[in-house]
Amino acid sequence: MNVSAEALMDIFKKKNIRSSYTRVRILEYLMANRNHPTVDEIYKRLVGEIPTLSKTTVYNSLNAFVDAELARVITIEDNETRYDADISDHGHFKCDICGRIYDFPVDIGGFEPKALAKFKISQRDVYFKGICTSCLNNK
Amino acid sequence: MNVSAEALMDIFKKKNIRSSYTRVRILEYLMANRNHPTVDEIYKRLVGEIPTLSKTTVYNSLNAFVDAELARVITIEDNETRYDADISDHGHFKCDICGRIYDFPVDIGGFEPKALAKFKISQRDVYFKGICTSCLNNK
DNA sequence: ATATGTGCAAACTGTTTGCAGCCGC
DNA sequence: GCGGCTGCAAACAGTTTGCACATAT
Repeated sequence: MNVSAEALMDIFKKKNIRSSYTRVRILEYLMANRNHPTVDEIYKRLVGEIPTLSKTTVYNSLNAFVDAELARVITIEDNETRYDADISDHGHFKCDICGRIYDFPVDIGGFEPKALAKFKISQRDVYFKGICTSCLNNK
Repeated sequence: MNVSAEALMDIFKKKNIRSSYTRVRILEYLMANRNHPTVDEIYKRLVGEIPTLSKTTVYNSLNAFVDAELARVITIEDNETRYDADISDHGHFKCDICGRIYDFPVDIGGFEPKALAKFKISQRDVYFKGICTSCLNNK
């Protein structure tokens, strides 16, 4: 997926968050790389093109994106926070061997348990772990 | 739920992990308090009765329990790891207001997506967030 | 007797905060 | 011009590591 800088600036305007060169680049990266990167991965990758970039800014920007619902946080691993520009309902599978995270469709609305009938649910996450096909075949 | 120290030592033997007074007390606490405590909560609570207790030991013990499948890690929040002595399949709901974590039954096996048909799935977590009934009524 | 748990201090990692300067509107 | 973003350094929190000693089998 490729989105122009203008389109991204439009998105920012629509979500009422201020635009900037850095934010455009970070959101662009997040939308182009659907591999659920960590802050560190985003930083390391972009600092080559934006030498003055700081990790603080990456944190700030991502938090702004999450607040504006342009991205969501993935806490499938307890020691690293990952980000996903796809905010539609879907599950995440992490392979214990290669570490890759796969998206998978899941009918999350379908299994609303009776126990939560009177709860206000605002976020639903489904995390699976195990070994992916590619790693299963490569041994 | 109340489990005797002897029963806990039996559990350790069965799982091939060494028993000790500290471990018995930690697992006992985890089984009696199904509120998914953090390491800090366990430590603060037990150090009163076991003055020499260190956080390192709480970490060590919990990791041993997780390896032995006596407990599972809950990563519903990105900044704190919680532990649950109930390793059967069930979902977790965290209230954004009171912070409480509720268990709820969910037929996790029931929504195995085709996309993961050839994956080896070893762990399934379902995390919901929102506002619980009690907080909805108290405003 | 030997392997393993315990607990102290220090190191480490990911994240947040305070603040001066710059940039977008 | 003003509010908000940027980025440096420092602070911070949760967790891990190294090691000497104690304890379980």
